[in-house]
Amino acid sequence: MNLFGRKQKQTEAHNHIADDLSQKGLRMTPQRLMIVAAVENSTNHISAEEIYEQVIEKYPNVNISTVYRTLDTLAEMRLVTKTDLGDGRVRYHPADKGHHHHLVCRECGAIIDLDEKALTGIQATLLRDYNFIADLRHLGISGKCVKCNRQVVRET
Amino acid sequence: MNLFGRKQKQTEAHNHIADDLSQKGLRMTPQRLMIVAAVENSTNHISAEEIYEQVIEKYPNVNISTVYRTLDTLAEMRLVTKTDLGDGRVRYHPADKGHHHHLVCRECGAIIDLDEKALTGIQATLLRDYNFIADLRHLGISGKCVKCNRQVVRET
DNA sequence: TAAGATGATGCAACCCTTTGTAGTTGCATG
DNA sequence: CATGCAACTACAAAGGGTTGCATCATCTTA
Ligand SMILES: [Zn+2]
Ligand SMILES: [Zn+2]
Ligand SMILES: [Zn+2]
Ligand SMILES: [Zn+2]
Repeated sequence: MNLFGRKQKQTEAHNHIADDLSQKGLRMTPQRLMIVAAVENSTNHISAEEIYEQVIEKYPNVNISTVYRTLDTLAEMRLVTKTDLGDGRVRYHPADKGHHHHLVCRECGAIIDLDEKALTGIQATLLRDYNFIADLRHLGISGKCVKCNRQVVRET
Repeated sequence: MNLFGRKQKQTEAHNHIADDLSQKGLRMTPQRLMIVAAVENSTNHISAEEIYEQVIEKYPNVNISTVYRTLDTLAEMRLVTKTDLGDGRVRYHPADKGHHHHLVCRECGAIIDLDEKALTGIQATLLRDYNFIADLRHLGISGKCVKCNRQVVRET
């Protein structure tokens, strides 16, 4: 699976994204091609800075604001998700790759993976009772793991 | 109800917070007194900048980094919550005042209030199945309201 | 192909928040 | 008191991200 959920080669993939962009009156530029590839090829949650590093290897004069703007565009098109995993920078992820969430311990930074099914109930409730289409595709839920919780109890 | 959930006058209230701080080896300074009062007296979700404005009216040389550090301290003590309501700055709120959440439309900025009960189920699930104490006290859940969703459909 | 319109980018400036640090304040102990 | 220690603060600098704007690239239409 790639960024838009069809099985195909990278180049074809990019053509399809180009189509998606074109349908909205947007354009597939070399910068966007590189940025899409960086998110697509990352094994997991990549940051804007990391994407930027990859891009400037080929196009050294690309600006990081272009990276941020492109990522926002991709997020609006629902091709990537933006997630706060508690390390002070936003992480990006292909929207259709490995549906899941994360439980982030504020104390020790531990990250526990959470199946997406855990939130489908609340999503339906919010739609039915509040007429709201909540975006719960890739969340970082912050709190405390039991290990850190026990430590506090022991200290007291 | 005030910042620590007991019915009492402001001055007493501050003494109690002072006690809470003291138990952790921390001190109640004039700066902290002002910051606590600002959060406590705000009718709702106040920003660091707004707190800062109030504080410097009495102590003009207080620095905004002190405001941020104090708010973090209060958040760690679970006396205030930090919430992202999608307007580019964090909002602070007394933790025991009006338990609720917010549904934030990314399109039009509309904010729908959500009863805290809507998330008690998932909180229990996360604790039981994942041994994780999720902090779901005052969330801003982002997504799209039906009005904005209909607009997109109409355009297409 | 020319002209106009719209989208995209680089750059600089800015916004919100965090962090390092040196100096101060307050508490405890002798 | 004097001394020592830990907490606290102001200040400055930096970090992550956004925005305004002039310029550049691409598309449309004639
Ligand atoms: Zn993930
Ligand atoms: Zn932990
Ligand atoms: Zn609220
Ligand atoms: Zn809306």
